[in-house]
Amino acid sequence: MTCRTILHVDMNAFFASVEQANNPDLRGRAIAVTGGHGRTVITTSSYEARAKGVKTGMAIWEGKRACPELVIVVGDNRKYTHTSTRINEIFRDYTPEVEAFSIDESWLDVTHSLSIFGSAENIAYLIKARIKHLFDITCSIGIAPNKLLAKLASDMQKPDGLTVIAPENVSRILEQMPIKDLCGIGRKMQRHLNMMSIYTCGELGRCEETRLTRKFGIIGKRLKEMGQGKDSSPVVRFGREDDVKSVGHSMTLERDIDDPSEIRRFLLQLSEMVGSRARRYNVSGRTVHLYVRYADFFSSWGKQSTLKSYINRSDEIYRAALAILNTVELEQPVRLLGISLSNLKHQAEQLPLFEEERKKLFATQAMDALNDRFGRMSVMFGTLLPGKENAGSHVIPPSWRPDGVKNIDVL
DNA sequence: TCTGGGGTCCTAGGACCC
DNA sequence: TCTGGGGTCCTAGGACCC
Repeated sequence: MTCRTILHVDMNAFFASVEQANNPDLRGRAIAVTGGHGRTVITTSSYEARAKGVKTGMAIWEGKRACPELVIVVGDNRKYTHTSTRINEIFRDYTPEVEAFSIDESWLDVTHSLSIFGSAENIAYLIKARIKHLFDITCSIGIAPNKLLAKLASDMQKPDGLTVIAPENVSRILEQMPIKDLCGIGRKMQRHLNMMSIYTCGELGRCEETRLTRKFGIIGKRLKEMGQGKDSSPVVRFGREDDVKSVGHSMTLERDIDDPSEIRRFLLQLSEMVGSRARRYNVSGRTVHLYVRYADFFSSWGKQSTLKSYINRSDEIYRAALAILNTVELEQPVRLLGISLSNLKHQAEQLPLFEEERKKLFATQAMDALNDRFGRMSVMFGTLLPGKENAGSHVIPPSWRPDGVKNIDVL
């Protein structure tokens, strides 16, 4: 592959920055953005809060313990998705090759834009200036010959950073870089590598490939390349992503429950969330996965079942999930329930052969149409009607994308 | 006094078929 | 009757990312 120039743009403390930009009272203060309901966690905190030890994933009380003056802000997902979409539109003024990694991170392949805009640094300055001007928030940008290094570079200066890793500097920069800084090496992998006396990228890149493949299998080759700063994966632009592999939702309940009828009602609600999203994107699946986490938080199980035919109607998903649940004796009250649909295929429009199936399809379409107009869960199966549904997801999923099937309706 | 929610990829082992 | 190898499909679970 010829030499590429890749930008990685990482919005700084994205949700918190958006909140501070929209509310002058919050500027300069330690704030934490959370989901709405009782058992929520901090999804993002401002740099002022981070300085006091507030971290993503903390419960609210933990955040307050670390930083008593912490201001809790319930996240407004519409604001973030809207801002993210507009920011990604800005990126596309500089190259069509834009890949959104998450709601607040994107890669840009600007290899073929350099002659127009002068240099990658220039593009980065333009992007930073426009985002600052339009949204009053900052970002850190990394420039490098590939995605792995661009992401590494954007992490090196925060907030409001601009870091260039030029090809000739790669080995010097990686020599002392801790392996955990590489995207793809998590806690467990770090521990395994440390046990092999590998601590830095330099050491990883020099390690015998056979030593790595013996221990990690097929990943071994990739690990050595990562240590050397090699990465040939392309920037995959909007609309050219691989088809989605699964569609799922889960929810931590307001309180632990063990009443079977209550559990069934939440399963029905989840089935509707999964089914409506699958239908909206015209996919159906053959495998239904049920996930249960017990009250003690640590014990959980997941079971899947593969059906003979592809489904995406909520009642079919519900029936499959219930069948799985019925094979299990619950050991504790339930804290979290999750359902996902996988083994997906994109569905051609096709009317079912039998009258009964056609009626169900039309009923589902009518219900989806009403819910699209009046908001999710306006219309539901009778079992859910007493209005006891959980608050549902108030936390924006990082899998959210500005376009396509992953544009989850989080509102 | 607790610990969210959305994904992807990989491996291992068993069933089954040729 | 016993032995086998390769391939596919399925389930379960773990690691990783944001």
